[in-house]
Amino acid sequence: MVALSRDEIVEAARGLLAERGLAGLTMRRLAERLGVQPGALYYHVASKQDLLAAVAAEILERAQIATHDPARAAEELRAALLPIRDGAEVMSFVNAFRPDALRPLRMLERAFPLPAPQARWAADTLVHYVLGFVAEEQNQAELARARIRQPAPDPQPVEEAFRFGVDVILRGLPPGGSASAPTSS
Amino acid sequence: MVALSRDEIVEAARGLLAERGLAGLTMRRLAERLGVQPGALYYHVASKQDLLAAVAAEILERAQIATHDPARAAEELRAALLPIRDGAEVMSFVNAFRPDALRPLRMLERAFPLPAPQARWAADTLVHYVLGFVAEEQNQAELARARIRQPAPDPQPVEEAFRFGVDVILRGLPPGGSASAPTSS
DNA sequence: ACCTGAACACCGTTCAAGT
DNA sequence: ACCTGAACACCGTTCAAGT
Repeated sequence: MVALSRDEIVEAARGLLAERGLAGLTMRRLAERLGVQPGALYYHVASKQDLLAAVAAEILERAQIATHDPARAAEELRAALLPIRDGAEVMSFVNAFRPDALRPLRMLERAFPLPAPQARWAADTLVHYVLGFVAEEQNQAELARARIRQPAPDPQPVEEAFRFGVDVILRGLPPGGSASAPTSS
Repeated sequence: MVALSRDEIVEAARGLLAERGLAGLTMRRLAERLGVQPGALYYHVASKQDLLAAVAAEILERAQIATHDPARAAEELRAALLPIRDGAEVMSFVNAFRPDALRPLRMLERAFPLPAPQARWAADTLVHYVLGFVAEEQNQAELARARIRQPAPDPQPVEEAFRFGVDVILRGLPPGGSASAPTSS
């Protein structure tokens, strides 16, 4: 009967999010899973938003995202988000709500050899792209789960589409008349 | 005492969203504003998600987004979303949830002179970027409103940052050692 | 210091029943 | 056909009171 800790709450929240998604992560269910009353959580976290920021930070810390290679960083960020239901949506929210909680994402701007503001804009563009892409992927997965839409048939073009966007951001659009996309790494 | 119509509900919902944001747009408040009981709405719309899709579609229809010029389309999409609180978030959700409701967005792929799948990926990349960028802008505005953060001081760099990302997607990153970003239109 | 019990002020959605 | 009344099954958050 050891006391509840903030870390324990964040860890349980991450698990609940991974299993049941954002709609399934309620303070009441979380309390139930931890064997306490809902109100007890508020002794350790200020609010649900505060909790979500901590969960997002933990997901990123575990991901160990490359800081020197933007293309690799994009792949790693996507890979870290995919196994967490609604992971991209949570990350987007926290990225806007408390960007300093997401230091690994801010570090990405060092990967761009550009003068001060541009490096940041470039990093933001890449991050927006990855979060937007994965959010759409995961939303479609949620809809497939709810049987509103069929699951995407073939995972291979999804990977290709993702890399295409990353390449476009890092190297520009392929020339108009050309028949092939740029290939990555 | 004319009967309620679906269009009237969608219009009122758009107004409520613009004024009070996503958290302020509840079925109960919407019913109150229309002078009916909450249950009455469900005779005209299937669910809140269904309603949001209709609202997003209307926002896009009014926007009259250019289909031939991607850079202009990006500006117009942003301009259409900014006056609606949480507009980008709603659009993102609907874009994943019911993309066919957002035909003007799908049309954008015609603006890219690329072979079939690439044109679509390019359009998706641009749309993801715009929605991600504006979502962050609007989330920060929401936080400023709630006095959690100060409002962004200077709107001019925001415009510049937005165009920088659009240019990156349309023309590629500026060369590494260079001191200036590409300039648009 | 840490948690319970109980409440407050809400939600989206359904559905018999009325007109 | 269209809407009301009333309920169902939830939410996040607060806070006095207990230990």
